Amino acid sequence: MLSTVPSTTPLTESAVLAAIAPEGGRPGGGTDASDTAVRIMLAAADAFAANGFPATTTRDIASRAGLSPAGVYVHFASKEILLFELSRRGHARARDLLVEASRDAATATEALRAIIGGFSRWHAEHHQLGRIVQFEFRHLSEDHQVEVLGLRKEIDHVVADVLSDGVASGEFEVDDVRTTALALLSMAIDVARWYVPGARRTPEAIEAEYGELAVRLVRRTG
Amino acid sequence: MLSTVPSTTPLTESAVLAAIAPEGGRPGGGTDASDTAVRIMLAAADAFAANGFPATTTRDIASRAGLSPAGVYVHFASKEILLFELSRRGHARARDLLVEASRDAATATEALRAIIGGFSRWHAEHHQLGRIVQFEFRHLSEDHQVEVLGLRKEIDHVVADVLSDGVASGEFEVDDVRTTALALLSMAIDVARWYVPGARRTPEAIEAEYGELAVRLVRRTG
DNA sequence: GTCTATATCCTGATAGAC
DNA sequence: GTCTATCAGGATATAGAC
Repeated sequence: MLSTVPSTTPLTESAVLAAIAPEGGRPGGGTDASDTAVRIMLAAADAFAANGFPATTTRDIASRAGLSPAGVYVHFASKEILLFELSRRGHARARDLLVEASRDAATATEALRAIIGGFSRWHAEHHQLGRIVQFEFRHLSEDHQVEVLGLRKEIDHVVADVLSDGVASGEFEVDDVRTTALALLSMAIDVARWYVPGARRTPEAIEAEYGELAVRLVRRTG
Repeated sequence: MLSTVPSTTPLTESAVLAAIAPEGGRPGGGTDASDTAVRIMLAAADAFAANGFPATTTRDIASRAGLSPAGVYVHFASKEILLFELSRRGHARARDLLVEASRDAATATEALRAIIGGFSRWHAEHHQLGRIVQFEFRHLSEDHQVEVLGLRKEIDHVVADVLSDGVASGEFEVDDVRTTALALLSMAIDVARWYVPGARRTPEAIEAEYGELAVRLVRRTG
């Protein structure tokens, strides 16, 4: 809810793990990572989510990972690289979920419900990682911003394509596909800003409600 | 657009000034501020928007305001107080705009178009201040978070009341008023995250498009 | 590959002259 | 009310032993 203080509860490891874990050679996936590197990434995600990137110290990351400060630098050359790895993996994982959900749907209506509902749920379940990838973007280096932007554009296109399909099939009525896609993504992304675990809305309820709102927004006038 | 690098262009002073300037005794408004205090607030807004609160140094704020670091502390006891003043004034101003727009409308449909369009436009025109109030919230002290939350709740209520009015009058069809209000606010708030001045969408176009999307989301099925 | 120790620099905030 | 000078602590990252 807009009027809720974001939680600073530590991540359960599994919550972020599902979104950054080694990706097993999937196309477009990233490189593998050692157990210690993964542990450091989870610790960094925890710290970045709780305090934001600039306010997070390498000592904090190291101690959460059970290492000395110097131990982190064996696996990651800088704090910024850690942010980049989390951003890249998080974006790639979210994109993969959207692409799969869109491909599995029989109609544009079902596809839209699935991708917006799913994307909203992802930003609830992975709200810590969601905040990092959406709100710490500016702290990436220029090169890394460009790379992450490529992934964001892919996400934009999945949504825009579903809207175009629905317009073509006569299921949807949309004034401007790109503006509508942007607004739908905003709805889902903003979940990461206001979501608190254990509050009134569960991720499953958010998925159902936001999927339905998306369909309402584009349905034809009778 | 989701896929756009946020600008780091310095604020024109007037852009933020309209949203934080001394409020002339309006009910609910804040206390007055000296010229120098306003200049420091504008400098801080510029710096916070460009780099985020924790990454902004008091030296940066001071030099943007044409002062020595020590000169800032005559007017503000801490960096956090500066963030709070910007947050409080920004929230209060946005709330006032919503309340006025809602009061001036003849029907719930017109009210919804006006408040969501206006709120979206506000987050474009004042996107720097918008980013500060929406995304630096966690860096406020606990007491100050509580105070800002009060203003946020007022904003929530303006939207929820308009939706309830429209349901009562038969103009709207809404499954869950609070969820729909939240989603509409998310659409508008997220504008501050992706908006870049000079891009394809103007604040005026955003106002028209998002106002229309809001009405589409709640209109009755024929 | 992890540690202890540290280099080098920067931080928010304050003291006290004017 | 603004300045210069500075305190006391913390930042990222590295050097070198093991």
